Amino acid sequence: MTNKSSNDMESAVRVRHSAEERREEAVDAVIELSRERSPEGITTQAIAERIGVTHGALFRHFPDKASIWMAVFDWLGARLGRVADTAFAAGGEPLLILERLFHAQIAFVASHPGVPRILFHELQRPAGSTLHGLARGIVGAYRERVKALIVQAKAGGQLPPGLDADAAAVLFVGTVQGLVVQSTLFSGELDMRDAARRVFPLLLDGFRGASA
Amino acid sequence: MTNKSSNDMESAVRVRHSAEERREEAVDAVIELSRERSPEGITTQAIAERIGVTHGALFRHFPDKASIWMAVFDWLGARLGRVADTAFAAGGEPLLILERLFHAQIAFVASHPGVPRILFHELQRPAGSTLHGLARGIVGAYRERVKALIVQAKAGGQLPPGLDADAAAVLFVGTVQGLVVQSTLFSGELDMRDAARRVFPLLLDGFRGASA
DNA sequence: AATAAGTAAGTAACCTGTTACTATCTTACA
DNA sequence: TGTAAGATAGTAACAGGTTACTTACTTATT
Repeated sequence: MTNKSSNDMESAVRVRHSAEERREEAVDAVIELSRERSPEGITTQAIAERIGVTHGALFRHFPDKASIWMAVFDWLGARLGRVADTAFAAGGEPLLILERLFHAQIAFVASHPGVPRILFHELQRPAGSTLHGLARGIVGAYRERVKALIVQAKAGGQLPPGLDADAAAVLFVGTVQGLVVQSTLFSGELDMRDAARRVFPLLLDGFRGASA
Repeated sequence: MTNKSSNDMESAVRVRHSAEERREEAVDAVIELSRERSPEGITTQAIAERIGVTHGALFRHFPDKASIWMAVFDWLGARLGRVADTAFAAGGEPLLILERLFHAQIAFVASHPGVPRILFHELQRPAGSTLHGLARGIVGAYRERVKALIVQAKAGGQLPPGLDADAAAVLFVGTVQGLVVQSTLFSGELDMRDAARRVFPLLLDGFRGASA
């Protein structure tokens, strides 16, 4: 947001930032650019422009483009982890935490529209690749935490003992992802939070079981 | 799989196919290639190679690359529509149709792993683009059909009258998409059908409502 | 003075689309 | 039926553009 005017006045004020700073700026730039264009289409040129630097300079801070993406994924994993941590930290009954987690996750991707696009993009990489593994790790860890909550709720009697905890965790995570897909398709950010509020009770009822 | 040796023996047997045939072959090639690599990364060169033709020949049958993708989406919309049609045609109670639709959809994408990748890829295109609109239309139409079934089930007394039909439709469609995302991430095709079987009952219980 | 950050101008690879030419099929007609 | 003509499918090579990455040189900071 601070650049864009770097073409006026040439390099009148050649701002110098530390390597560390530039690396963070680059990650932010990628997240922002993902909001507008397809992640695969983000060029090193565009990243450099956005942070107000020639694109040669970018390669002083990253050995290659792949490692820029690695940095983006590190950021992403850390942020998503923190979102979950906060939801857990507030405490309360397992089902309450689950609900908080659900909405927190939705709110996070709603306020960072680039994030789901990056994850979807990752789904297209060959299954073996490093970044695919990273994405897998992030979602997998999330699913495990959800499953733990469900098991806990079963133990506490808030969910029926016959509930398939694995299936429930898959459904929970899948619901978040499904909402993201639909909101991306129908591109209404506010819509997503609203849809989440209406969908969650149904999800919970499914866990509680009607016919069991 | 049948190409790759086209450099031995030169053009020993120059096979000629009709334009119509080549166009279909190209679409098939794109679907197949999407299984392995990112759809955005599929080059006209690769498509041509796969159908055993120089890439100049490809442009005899399509004016440009975009229209290849248009053809792919036509194919996709038609096939997905047919899957839904069959599920409806078999008849029965609304909830039964819903279940059949769910599993049919899952089975289809499980047997065409390239399809979800193409749709995910589409999610990354700028929201206004033609192809984004096509994807939107496909998913939107599907959701409407699901909603109609739910309304019908409410009328027939198989679902509670207080059920939020819109939210339920979103959840239903979202569940399919969530399963696809997870199976792509954890790349087990068989896994997806199994997960679908375990998840569906939970979904249905959610519709029936536990607390209402 | 030394080091870290930045620039400008490459380069090699690759990608879409074009063009000038060639081979094959179809069909009209002698 | 045989063949010339026209249409159709295919090829090879290239043009123009973009992309990731490099290199030789410049400027700021400590």
